Amino acid sequence: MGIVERRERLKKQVRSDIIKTAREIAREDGWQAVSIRKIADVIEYSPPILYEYFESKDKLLETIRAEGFTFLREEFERIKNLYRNAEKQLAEVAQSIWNFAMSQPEVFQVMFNLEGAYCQSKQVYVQEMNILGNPVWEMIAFLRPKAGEMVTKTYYEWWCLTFGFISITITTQPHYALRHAEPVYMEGVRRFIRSIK
Amino acid sequence: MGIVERRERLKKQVRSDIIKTAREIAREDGWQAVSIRKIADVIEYSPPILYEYFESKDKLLETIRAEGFTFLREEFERIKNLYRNAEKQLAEVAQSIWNFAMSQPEVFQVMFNLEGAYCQSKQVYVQEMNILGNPVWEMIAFLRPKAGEMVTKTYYEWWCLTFGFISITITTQPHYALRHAEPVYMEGVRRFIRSIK
DNA sequence: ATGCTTTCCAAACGGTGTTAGGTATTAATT
DNA sequence: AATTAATACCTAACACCGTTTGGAAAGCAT
Repeated sequence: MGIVERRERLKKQVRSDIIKTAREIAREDGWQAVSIRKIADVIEYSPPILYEYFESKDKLLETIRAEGFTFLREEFERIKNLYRNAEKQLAEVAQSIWNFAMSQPEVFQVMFNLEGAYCQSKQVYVQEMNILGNPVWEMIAFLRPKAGEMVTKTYYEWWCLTFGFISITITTQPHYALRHAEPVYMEGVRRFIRSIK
Repeated sequence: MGIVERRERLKKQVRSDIIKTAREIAREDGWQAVSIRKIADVIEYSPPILYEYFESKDKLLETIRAEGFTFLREEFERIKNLYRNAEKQLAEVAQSIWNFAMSQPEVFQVMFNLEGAYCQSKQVYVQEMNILGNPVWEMIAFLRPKAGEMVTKTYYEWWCLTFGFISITITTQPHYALRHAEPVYMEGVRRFIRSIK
């Protein structure tokens, strides 16, 4: 039955088109400008069709948010396998978060509800704070072999330092100041790594 | 002419009622739930009246944001005059930011465009990054008497660390975890202070 | 009493997320 | 081949949103 498969493929295509279009509009004009009708216009369907792919606008944003965290998680795994030194690993992780936030700011915004992006579901955070099989948690544990609870605390500090620094930078700094902020960010991260070693 | 004065007073009263109502709704149901019509309902005026007090919804949020920064600035000045030790001063500043964010979360949200709050104007940030007569900048300069540019860099790190940590905490952590996060925040701040001393 | 200013609001414009209901088109069954 | 079932899709509507227009009352000065 090639017909059913073709339809499956088309469904997947439309779904990813919706996500792509939402991100494009957000990137261009901010998340405030993203509306179901505008997305529908671009993908050349009527607005109700979108609800066959996403239960609500909130669920669409949740999907984009989850994709962002998945992308980062894969980056962290890659880095963990690439370097032996935990200090080097963490510095690379910090750098990869920065690069991600600068190259896909609209995703970073929806990941942390910044700049008008708003997704209610906090489920992804719980998942991401989980320490089981968490590459960054393991890097910190390796760097400073202490009690697990201590590591978890340091991991939370790391989480807030990296994502927080970038969040505030994106929100408060003008576009041209961003490249200026990068070395300050990396320096702060390195100081943090040294101070917990 | 007491009539004119009375009218002035009434104007001021209505204006502050608008702000108060906006904050109440935001506190109760989030900034997404704040609408001109709802505010108008509460203050018992029609929606267009609001535009005699604020040019737009954005300007209303800008006012609330500015009030938040002003409140904090005054706290910082108070602390600067209260303690001699720069390290102690900074710890107190960090604590006062935390207390502020927890007691007036809706203001903190609009200050950094968190959780659906959205105010376009970034003017307040420029003003707040200005180092002239900036109490926190001076504390850092006193703690580590280096070149001014170095201090400014450290000040920016401080800015991102404190506000960033709290932003991410507010956004990602459930309500009950907040008091758990406070000591982690304060510890991180103290570590930062030690590491730059 | 007249004109002028201030105060205020109903109604509308073009947008939003979302849903109900219905129409074609396609597929399956008799 | 005709009929039924299912799928695909859209128009229109609902209840909101920020904002503007135009005009009606009310208070004041002449």
